[in-house]
Parts: sequence; C-alpha cells; structure tokens
Amino acid sequence: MPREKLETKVRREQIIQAVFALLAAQDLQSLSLAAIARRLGLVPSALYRHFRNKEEIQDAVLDHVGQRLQENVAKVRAGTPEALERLHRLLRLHVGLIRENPGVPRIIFTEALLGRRPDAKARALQVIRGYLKEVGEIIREGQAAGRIRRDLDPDTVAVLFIGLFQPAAMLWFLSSGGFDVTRQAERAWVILRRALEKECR
Amino acid sequence: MPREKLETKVRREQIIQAVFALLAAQDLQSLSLAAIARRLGLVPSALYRHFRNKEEIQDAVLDHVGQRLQENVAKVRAGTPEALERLHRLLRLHVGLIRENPGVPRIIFTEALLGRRPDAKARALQVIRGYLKEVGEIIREGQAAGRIRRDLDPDTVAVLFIGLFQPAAMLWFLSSGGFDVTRQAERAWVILRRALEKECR
DNA sequence: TGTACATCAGTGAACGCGCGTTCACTGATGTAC
DNA sequence: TGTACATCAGTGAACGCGCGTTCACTGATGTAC
Repeated sequence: MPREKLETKVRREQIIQAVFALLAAQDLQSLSLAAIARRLGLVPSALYRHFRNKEEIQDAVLDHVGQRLQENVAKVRAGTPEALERLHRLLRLHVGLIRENPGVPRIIFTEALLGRRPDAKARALQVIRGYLKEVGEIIREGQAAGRIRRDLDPDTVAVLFIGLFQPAAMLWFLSSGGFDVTRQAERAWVILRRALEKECR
Repeated sequence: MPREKLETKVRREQIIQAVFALLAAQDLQSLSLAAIARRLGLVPSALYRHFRNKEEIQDAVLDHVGQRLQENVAKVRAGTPEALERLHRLLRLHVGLIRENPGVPRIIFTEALLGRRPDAKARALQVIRGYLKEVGEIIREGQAAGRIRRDLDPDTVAVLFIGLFQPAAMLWFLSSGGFDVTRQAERAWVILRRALEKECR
C-alpha cells in the first residue's frame, strides 16, 4: 500500500527540512536515510526517487543554508543604508535563523565531517567565504561612509562578526536551549560596536 | 605474533593522542576503533585492554581537552597579574593548542555529536563552562583592578572571548590550514581590547 | 465523456560492508620460592 | 641463581547490527485519442 505520492520538487524540500530537524536533535546517529525517511512517513528507498544518493542530499542541505545566509544579507541591504545598523540587523537575522533551525550552526561542520569526498570541506568553506565576503563589503562601505574606523581590517572584523554568535550557538546547542543566544548576541554587539565606531564615547 | 606490549597507562595516553591526530584529519569516518588501533599498530580488540568501550575513550579525550584548557589558565595566572595581559596570553596559548592539535576545536562538538548517551552534551558543556568561568573570573579581577570597564558583563565578554578564535579555527580546519588563525586572533584581540579598556583612546 | 497508455513516486526484500564488541587463546614479563 | 607461576597486553576469529544502496514491482495520476 503506497503512501501519498508527492512530486519531486516538494519531496526534495521536505527532505531538506527533515535533515534540519534531525540535526537539531541531539545525536548525529539520527542523520541516516532511514531517520530522514521515517520523519516523512516514507521508506528509505523512496528517497532515491528524489536524490541520487546521500551525498546529494547533504549538498542540497548545504546549498540551502548558503541561500538563507545570502537572503539575510539582501534583506539587510534593502532595509537600511547604514553599515553599523546593517550589521546589527544581520546579527539578529542570523540568530533568528539559528533559533528557527537549531541544526544550522552544525550543518557546515557536519557536512565536512561526514563527507567522504575531498571536496566536502571545500564546499562548506565556499559557503562561509561567500557570507564573509558580504559582511566584509558592508564594513568597507561603512568605512567609506565614515561610520566605521578606517584603521580596522574589514576581513578581520567579518570573522569576528561570526564570533558574535558562533560560540553562543554552540552553548545553546550543548545546553539544549538553556543558553540565551539572543541576549548574548545583543550584549556582545554593544561591545563590538564600540570598538568599530569612529567616535569614541 | 604479538606486537610490543606496553602498560595500560602508556597505551591510554597513546590512544588519546591517536584520537587527536585522527580528528585533525579530514573525515570523521576515521574515528573508528579500527582506525585508532591501526595508528598504534595494534588490533582493534587490543583497545579493550585499556578502555572498557568506545564511550570511555571519548570521555577520556574530552577530559584531556578540559585539562589542557585549565592548564593554560593556570599558566597565564602565574605569568602576569594584569587582566588584559592575561587574556592576551591565554588567547595565544589557546591558538597554540589548536595549532598543535587541530582536532581540539571539534572534539567538543564531536563528543556531543557521536555520543549516544544523553549526558554526552552535558559533559562537553561542563568542560566549556569550566573554561568560561575562569575567563570570567579574570575579567572580574580586571574590573576590580580598574583595567577593564565596569559596565561590561564579565560572562558576556567571556563568551565573546571564545569568539576570538572559534570561527578562525573553523576556517582553518575547512581550508586545511590555509587560514591564518594566529593573525586573525591577534588582530581580533586588538579590536576587542579597545572595547574592554577603561581609557578611551 | 470514456478508454488505453505512459509516467513516476512509493514499496519492500535483498545485498555487501564496516562497525563495536566478545572471547578463548598466546606468550612475554615480573615475582615468589 | 634457577624454576614455577601469576599477571596481563596483545591476537584473531566470530558475532549481530544498522547502514547505504539496488531492483523488480505496484498502482495512482495525467495525457492522448
């Protein structure tokens, strides 16, 4: 008795979301095709109708994350012209993304960890570099506009920006939601902002 | 034909080091008892002479990391009385630790990811919290001594301190050593230091 | 509007593989006499 | 100093298990006539 039939486009999206949900759970054991299929009420072999193999699923998940990150950058760019305000909003969007999908912070690591192919790490790196590039660009614009100190290296600040939430996300995950990422990010932002601003107050 | 026989104390240390080395490699596949044994020129079942099971090995590795972190704190405390200088030196020691054992940044994650027991995350969290507590203490002392701004929350700064190297370590790992962690950490420190200092310059 | 057919998402049995773990055995080393 | 014995690190065959993947089959849905 076959279960509900849905077209590949829908199923692909469902499968990606299932991976997100499973990665939010505590153990990586659950990231098996069997677990993904179970979550969708399917049989493991059904996944092969939508993806060629497990690697292709992982790639799709990583691409999805990269896309979400770029969307956040676009939103922030459209929302305000001021660099510091853009960074603040981007930070909030990022924290929101993590809170919605607790799996996100680990996907990049997981991809690299589980990948059998040598290019697994390279693919993850590309996603992060793409994000860093955008953040660096915002910072450069802020420097040009005179809002951010010109003696700071934009790329260094971009990586430090990641540091505003990455450790917090890790603590949040390890404490199973017992750590307040939002509060940490907001407070850390106030501290970093002071170091970036041109005027000294 | 049995291979060289070494006492348990030595083998336990060797096994822990083997895990470090394997985690430095690219894929997590290699973190199997077979891989650990192969690295030591032993047969997988030989490991059971020194550890009860795989979980016990993981626990030992995590404990080892926690110990190294506490050692670094002790060194820094003994080396200088000034809080900002202590943090700077601690950052350098931490980066050195990561560079020596590229596996370190991922061990805490891996422990949590691979652990089947519910307390796997709790154990990792405990190690990090222990470290954060020490860093927070140094910051508090710096505030009391008037070297660090008193309006900053020490715990927030402690987590932010982790952010000085964690993203850098991730980039270093993903780029297979192509990212300069040391430079990023030093530059990021200069930025954070300015935000922590009492005097505004 | 009804019939014939192509399409394709889902099934479930089967596979080969590597994993963690066990267990009876080996044989070198240190100790007691 | 020599012999008998206990200790214990290492061996290798065997196990059960869950994994990713394949494949012939099913049967609902959309399309062509």
